[in-house]
Amino acid sequence: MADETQAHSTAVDIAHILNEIGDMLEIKGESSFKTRAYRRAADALLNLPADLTEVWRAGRLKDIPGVGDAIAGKIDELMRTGKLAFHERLIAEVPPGLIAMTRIPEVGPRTALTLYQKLGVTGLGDLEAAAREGRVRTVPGLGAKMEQRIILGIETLRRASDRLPIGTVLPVVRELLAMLRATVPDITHIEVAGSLRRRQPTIGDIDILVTAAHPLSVVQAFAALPQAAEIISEGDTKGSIRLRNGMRVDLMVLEPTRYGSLLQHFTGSRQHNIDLRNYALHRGYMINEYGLTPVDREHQATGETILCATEAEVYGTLGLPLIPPEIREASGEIEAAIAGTLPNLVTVDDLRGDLHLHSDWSDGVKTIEQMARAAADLGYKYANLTDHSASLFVANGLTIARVRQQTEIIKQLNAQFQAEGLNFRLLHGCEMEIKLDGSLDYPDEVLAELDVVVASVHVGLRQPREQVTARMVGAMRNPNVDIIAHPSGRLLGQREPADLDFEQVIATAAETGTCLEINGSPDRLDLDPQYVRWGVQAGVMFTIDSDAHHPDAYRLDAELGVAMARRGWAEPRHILNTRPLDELLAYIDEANKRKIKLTNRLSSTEKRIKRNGWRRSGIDALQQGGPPPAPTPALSACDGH
DNA sequence: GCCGTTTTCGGCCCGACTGTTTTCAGTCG
Repeated sequence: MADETQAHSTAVDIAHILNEIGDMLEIKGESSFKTRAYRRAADALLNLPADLTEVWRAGRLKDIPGVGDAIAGKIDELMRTGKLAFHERLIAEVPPGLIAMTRIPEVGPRTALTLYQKLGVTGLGDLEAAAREGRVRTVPGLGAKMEQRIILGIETLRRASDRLPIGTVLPVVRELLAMLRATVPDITHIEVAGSLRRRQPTIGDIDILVTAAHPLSVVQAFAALPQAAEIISEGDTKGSIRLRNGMRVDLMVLEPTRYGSLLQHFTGSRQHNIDLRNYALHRGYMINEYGLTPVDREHQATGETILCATEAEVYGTLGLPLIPPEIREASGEIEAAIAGTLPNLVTVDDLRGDLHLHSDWSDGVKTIEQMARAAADLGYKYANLTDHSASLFVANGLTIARVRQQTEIIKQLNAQFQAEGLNFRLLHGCEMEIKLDGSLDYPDEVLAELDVVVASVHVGLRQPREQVTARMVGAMRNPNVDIIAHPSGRLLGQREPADLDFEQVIATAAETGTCLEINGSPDRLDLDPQYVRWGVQAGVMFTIDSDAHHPDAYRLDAELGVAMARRGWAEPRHILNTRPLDELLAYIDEANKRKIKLTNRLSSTEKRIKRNGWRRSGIDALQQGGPPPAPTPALSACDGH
């Protein structure tokens, strides 16, 4: 008999299905409001600031904005059975290849349906053949030009890389901005907008906004950039190019007096803008990219358009504080702005140190001293050396003897720093491998000698959910483990995250005080912001670390790590390494004591089980030895919000 | 399909661009 509370789908799976339903209904010609409702619900699931399984179990699906009776019923069916009859019926009606066809630029749902009905094409391959044979132009409403665009579009689709990690895109864009600024002296503002400004982990295309006295010269300089592999369009105030890596860059040049409205408009997200405009209408304003216009109930203009030179003026005119770009995802930020409860998001300047970095003792490329001095040069007050542990042979993991050698070197270095009057301390930690069976590389007495122990999983990432989760939770309960590094193990665009039960990981972090790392390494960005937000609400303490293997990585990694934390609504109080060193060490000490207490409680439960002749393995006993404790606020720092 | 400081029914964000047209539907951001 199946457990009725067992979830058979994740929020991501369900969002995908709801989006597909939206696509298929649109192709079928359903009302755009209905299709939008499905997509809106999908967005809401992806940005849900809580665990969907918990919301579902609590019977509160309809509390999710955009989820009403019908969609709640469908989510419930997916959670219970992993399938949805409505979805399967739609697939039978609308060939899935039609959805792929709508990915071609200029081909939307209506065109896809027309092509299916008139030519019988059911996918990209069919369509390309039809276009090359000149059959597309025979369809009423489509012409030779459209036929050509379809051929080009399919070619582009094949060539274009998928979304790229933000860490790859950001340096490229900064170079573009610098070149434009250098080439066109009269540029007054230049900034990226879109998903890049919101700091999404991966980026699809790039929007650049410029104000300048002579827009044409900016567009011309833009089209002439050496990075442009193709010029898509070039107008008086707008231009689009494609870079060699396939990425599209759109440029818009505007008057300085309207800069705030344009920046707001092109930063999005789409759903945030929709919600903001809705709110604006209730306040008697119509918003577009040019400004705010007072309107009556029928949306007829009743006054002059208000020009906004800054985004703060856009939000301010509506009586709202400025909402930081990173949280403009239609996940409660407008409500929080209205209520005056927007978070005071963490910034790069709040970081006082870095708790995860490598030297040439394992797989880094610089000496311990070089890594330490570079951290001090950035203004950090402390850094934690975390070379890999013994079992990670590929990274030249340290034997216990080498760990002890490091201890001596670090002692000498700190003495030297003190003698120089440098206000900086190098901590001695390690990146402890959580092995396949959940055990750790070094015995407890060695771990106890280290200042801050970071534990992580590099092997067995493909283990079944229960197994990989149990390894991680087991490590978190070890009093000597202080931080779980890059928890999911994902590599953006290269490796899928481990199938962790984050509900359990986050609850354990909140219960034990073990920190979860927000790893700013560009190919990781792990923890993903959605889990940061859950953690923030559950009272988890986080760290933001670089995982630097070279001093050059510190700055960008810290920036990206902070960006992910901000997307997760994290404030300085949620981030351990915003604290002075003595407070940081005190927190770790307190968490360790708490874990010893917890362990004692659990082992007494285990004894009771033994007494009753009912034996279980260690990890099982930890997980099942008693009712799961309610998540408690993590120590002194997290008062919840 | 969702939702309520305008509503339990009748609304639902806004504008630019473009190709194929004689006034606009479809697509995109």
